[in-house]
Amino acid sequence: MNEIALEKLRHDGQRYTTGRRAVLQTLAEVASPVTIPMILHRQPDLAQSSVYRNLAVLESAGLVTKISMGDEHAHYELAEELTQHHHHHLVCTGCGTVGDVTLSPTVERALDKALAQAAAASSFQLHDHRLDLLGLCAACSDA
Amino acid sequence: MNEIALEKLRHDGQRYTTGRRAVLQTLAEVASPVTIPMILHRQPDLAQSSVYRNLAVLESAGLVTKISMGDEHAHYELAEELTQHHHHHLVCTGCGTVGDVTLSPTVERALDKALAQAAAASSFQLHDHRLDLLGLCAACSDA
DNA sequence: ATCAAAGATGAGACCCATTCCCACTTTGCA
DNA sequence: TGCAAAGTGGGAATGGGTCTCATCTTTGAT
Repeated sequence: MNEIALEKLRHDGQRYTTGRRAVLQTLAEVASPVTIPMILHRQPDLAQSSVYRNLAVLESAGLVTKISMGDEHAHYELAEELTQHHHHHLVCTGCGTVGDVTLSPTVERALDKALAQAAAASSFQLHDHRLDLLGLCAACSDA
Repeated sequence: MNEIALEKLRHDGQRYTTGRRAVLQTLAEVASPVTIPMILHRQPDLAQSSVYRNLAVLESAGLVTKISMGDEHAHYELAEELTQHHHHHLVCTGCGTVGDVTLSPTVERALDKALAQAAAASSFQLHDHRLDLLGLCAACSDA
């Protein structure tokens, strides 16, 4: 992971500093999308402003993905290029937690193709897509 | 539209007031997702706080859908129940505008099925999904 | 139709996630 | 090792969105 991170940051003219390493490390450990308060909770020695700044840098270097859901805090996770694992999100409308899900490669391929066609039909230059499943997580639907 | 709106609001114990009617009217006229500043621009006699409040009411009555994209203003549009038109969103990362796209019914069905399975596998109670295409709109990709 | 209670409105104060500022520290190249 | 460029931290500032509260509307019972 560190090699890829170094390379991508370099490519963006950025350094791979201790703080950035710590943030990536935390995201790797937690392995599901987390908010900045959660990161700060796990790494109390990091400054809030630096975490915000570094997540923005890491995001624009393509190392981190930001998941913003309107209200409350945005969630962050390692970009797929680091995890090698294409997935989508389970967003619990009850407690706000975000989890990952995977669809079958067949469905993914069909979806990609359909999206490419739809974008072309609207003269839209497609870069990426976002698919979220909204509902209640196991804990919230029990309650 | 007004009959459905009245019914849904009643069902929620809410009234169908002039302000709420004006907001729905604007959303119907514009026909693509708009921000609150845009609504206020078109209807300068509405109070900002009332528009925010009423959009929240209309959303929880299932008449309006909120599209939040992290930064900047959230976008709002008529819910699919009013438009009878299932669709997804083209989000321009350049200028922030949001448009609608439709996928073929075949793809939609396959997707629904796949999502239902994936949710079940995670013990997630699926209520809805959100599919956004990210990229550049025609205007931004020319520039 | 009338009135009182419940609900809606509007203007501005307020909140809070995120960004900005800037003095200070760290890094990387010569 | 030295210095310019980049990063850091803490707190102030920003700004979308929410809350408050006094005032207006609507509703339903008489």
